[in-house]
Amino acid sequence: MDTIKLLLEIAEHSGFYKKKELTTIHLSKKYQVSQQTISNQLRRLEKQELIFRSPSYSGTVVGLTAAGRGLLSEFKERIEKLTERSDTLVGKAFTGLGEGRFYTEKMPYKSQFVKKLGIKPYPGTLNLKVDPDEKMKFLQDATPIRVVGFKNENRTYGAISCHNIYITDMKDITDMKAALIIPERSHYSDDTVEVISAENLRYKLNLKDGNEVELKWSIKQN
Amino acid sequence: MDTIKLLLEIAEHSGFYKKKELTTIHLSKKYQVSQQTISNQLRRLEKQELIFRSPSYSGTVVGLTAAGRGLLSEFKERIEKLTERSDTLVGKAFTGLGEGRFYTEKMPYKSQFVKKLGIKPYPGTLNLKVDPDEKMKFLQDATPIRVVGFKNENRTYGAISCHNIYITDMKDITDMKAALIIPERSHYSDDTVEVISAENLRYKLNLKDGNEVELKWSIKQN
DNA sequence: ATTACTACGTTACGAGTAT
DNA sequence: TATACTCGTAACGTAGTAA
Repeated sequence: MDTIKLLLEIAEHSGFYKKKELTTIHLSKKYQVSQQTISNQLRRLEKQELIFRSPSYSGTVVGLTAAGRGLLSEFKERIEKLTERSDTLVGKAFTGLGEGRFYTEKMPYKSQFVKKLGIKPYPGTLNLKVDPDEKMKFLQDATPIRVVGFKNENRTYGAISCHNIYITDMKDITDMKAALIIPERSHYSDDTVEVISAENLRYKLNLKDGNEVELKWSIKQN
Repeated sequence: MDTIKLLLEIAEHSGFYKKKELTTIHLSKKYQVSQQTISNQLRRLEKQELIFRSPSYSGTVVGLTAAGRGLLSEFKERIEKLTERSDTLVGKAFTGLGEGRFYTEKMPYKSQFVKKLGIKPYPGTLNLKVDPDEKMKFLQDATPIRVVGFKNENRTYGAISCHNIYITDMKDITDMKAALIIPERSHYSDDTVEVISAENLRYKLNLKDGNEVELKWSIKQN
């Protein structure tokens, strides 16, 4: 049986710092195992000094020990480290295949960029290589601004998820309003993002292929 | 085998959002189990759709699924809820046995209160009943300012753990600098705290027994 | 090198039941 | 009521070894 899961169950019942009476039957129902299993497991956890137990007239009083609290805290911290949201994302400029111009010039897209993002896009997108893990952390919980697709006589054009951001050179000298654009049916992989802005980012930030830039949610956010 | 623990191990190896090659032998050594066990467990986790696997030329590429990430996140949040630190603590005034005057009047204590806490204590302490769990959350990670004990011809006087705080009535009108004092060999239980201040708190906050007050770390902290 | 099969020993589980 | 025995069965872990 899963030590952490059971320990957490007990902590939620008894409180992290408190002790409280419980019955093996009650816990067994919540856990979908037999009463005997809970009884055995409680004694196992006690032996491991993760909890303390003492019999009471109608059950057992149970609470976490410092070691038990420590184990839960350790897990929390390890998971936190994995999932923490980043406020910045570093990307390395590279030259794409030129489809960027496509998004920024097609009228139905362009007008939505203006209306929804407040950006009248300079033709073309800035392509950035990023760490996929960092990209996920950066975008975690962010709600995209959705630019809807359309079709003309020849083909259909997919929707685009967008995010208002700021982009800076690594020296933090120039701070420019921009937007992350993520075509929902992307031709790029997880290690790539595209950025649009009202101005020529390559020129304004003085970028050559391989130079790094930093994306931020705002100049001072959260 | 502990599902959460193994899943976390994999997440730390592969990254929360990434996939990465691993060998069952490598993980078995880290985990102190046999290679076969890891092999079986990986297949179990795959069956439960917590991870995905695909064979590679020198091992297996493994990553978490959305469900796997969700399970870890769920645990993190449940533990967070249990352990989150409180910035405020509500207490209910009650009349103690008068030993408070003892701490605030004994010269060796008094002089340390002035020097270490910046408080020339008004005689007596304000006794507050608090939720033991909330008390723990409030004091969690706080570093006490230690007022050392002493002895005279008759007896020894124990050390006191102190914390600089602010105390307010619940209407948040009056905000007063104060200190929590926790005798290290306390005669009070976990559901009690004592507060000292330069002024008469009962008078300044207009307190009668049973009235509630709020303790805070500072007027605007953390 | 790997992963994963079989075989076997050990541990964990649950029903019945003693306390 | 409760916890915790016994004991039959199921699941798990490991060594050897195949693929």
